Amino acid sequence: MPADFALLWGLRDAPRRGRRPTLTAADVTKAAIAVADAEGLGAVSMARVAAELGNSTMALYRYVRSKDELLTLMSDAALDDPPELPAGGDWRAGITLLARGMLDVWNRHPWYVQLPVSGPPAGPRNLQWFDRILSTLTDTPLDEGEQVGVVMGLLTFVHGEMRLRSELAAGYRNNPESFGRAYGAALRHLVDPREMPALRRIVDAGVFDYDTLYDEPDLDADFTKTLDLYLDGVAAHMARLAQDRSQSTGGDSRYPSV
Amino acid sequence: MPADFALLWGLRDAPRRGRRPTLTAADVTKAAIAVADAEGLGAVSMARVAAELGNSTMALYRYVRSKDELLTLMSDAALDDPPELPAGGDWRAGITLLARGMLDVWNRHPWYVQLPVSGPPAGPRNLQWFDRILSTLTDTPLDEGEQVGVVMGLLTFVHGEMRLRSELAAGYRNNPESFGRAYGAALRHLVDPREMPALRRIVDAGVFDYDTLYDEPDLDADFTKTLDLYLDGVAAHMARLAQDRSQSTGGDSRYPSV
DNA sequence: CCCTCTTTGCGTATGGCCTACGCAAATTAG
DNA sequence: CTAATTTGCGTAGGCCATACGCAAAGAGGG
Repeated sequence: MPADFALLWGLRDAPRRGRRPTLTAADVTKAAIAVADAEGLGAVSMARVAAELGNSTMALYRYVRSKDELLTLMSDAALDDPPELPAGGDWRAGITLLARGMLDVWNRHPWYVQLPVSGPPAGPRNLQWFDRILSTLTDTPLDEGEQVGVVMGLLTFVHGEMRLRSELAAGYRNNPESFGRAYGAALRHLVDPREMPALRRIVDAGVFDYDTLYDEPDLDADFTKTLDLYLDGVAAHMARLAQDRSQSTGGDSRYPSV
Repeated sequence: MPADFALLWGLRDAPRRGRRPTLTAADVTKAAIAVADAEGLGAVSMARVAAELGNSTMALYRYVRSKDELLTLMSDAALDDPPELPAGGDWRAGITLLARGMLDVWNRHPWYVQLPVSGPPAGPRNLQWFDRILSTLTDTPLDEGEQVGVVMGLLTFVHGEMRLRSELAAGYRNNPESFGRAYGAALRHLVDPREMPALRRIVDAGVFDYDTLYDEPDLDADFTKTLDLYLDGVAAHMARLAQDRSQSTGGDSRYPSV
């Protein structure tokens, strides 16, 4: 049993003798999440969390072996239950719903995606999400390995999107001008049409001429579009598989290999 | 002109009087990159970089206003020229080539994707890559805004993939057992078929029964597959646009809105 | 040649961070 | 009541970024 599982499933044996603990690992985790929600992951230090709990810094190390372990606990405790899938919905509606659910998690805990991913999912909440997403693909032509592949691709994309947004939001907060009209103006100055003709064409078409390039609704719309492109690809792949099977010319996928 | 541009394009005015500088911002950046390549981004401290250059820590602050600024400089200096596109190739081959080129950058500088993205691309190298990727889409039915959207989607995905891999590699280094057979075994113990049936089915199908789940060639293959799914989606979108245009029933895209 | 002004090099110091260690206080088993 | 065990936590060490101030080095004007 890998260490992560024991930690995240609370399988560490409780002591029977000695002074009673005044806290639990869950208390520490909850306090750390409260700090992260209020002031960002950067504000989560052992000292800050201890102050939140009215304890001394070093007391926390009785419940958590290291700060890394605390972060691991946060990565499971911050998740809510995944949304329920309506009965009879198709796979695509289900995945879209779950992807939006991940965005909701991010909205509540923007620091979530700054946590390093140290391995395959191990905590109960993470596995529950994993299961829920996989369940949308059960009745599709994808085999088990492909289902995992599609889910991993989805997670990579959504994760990447949320991280990018977190970082852009931070960049916007401490330097809004680099998202404003000055951006397009600078490009017009610096981009030589001979060296970067494609970019120059984009600039001249006015794609960057907005008061701000950091606009939440726009980002949401872009997210939906990109997700749809990916899901279109998945749908096309399923269609190929179904066709192969009905023609039954024998086994091999026609999935393009490169 | 936003501050980032002045910094990254070397547009700060050189002093005419006074003691001669013994270094340049480029020297500092290069040394920092050498440290990051050899020992990871975590080893890049002002003191460590200064030692690399045979200078004192505080001397660096004459060339770089803060560590953040140094990281920004690194984010442009670490890039090579993007690969040349063969003449006459189609958009898809071009994008695939460039995506692999990004993976090559990551192989040389795995820390690259740990740098925070503080805003839209500003440095000359970053803009050159941006231009090169955009150039693959010039002769497609996508309008300028859509071209940028597709490129951003691609960058998000590739970035997300590389980050995930960096973190998994780190996790693998300091805890390989959580990627081994113990993982599947733990899931068999902990995953209740009633609560997580889809995941249980995957586990029972043996999807996790390998000596290690962290396998570089496998990850490469998965990357290619997921990229292809996304590009399939883009191709389908282009096909819809082309059809709309040839039928000329008037303007509006049939791109599904949710 | 010298004086002044500018710029660099860098020692010192402050305030953060994680955490190893050791001891006192609390609690339980026998 | 005693011994064993476990918690609470003070102290301290070793990292980190960086503000500040002063000495050294070089350039321009006289």
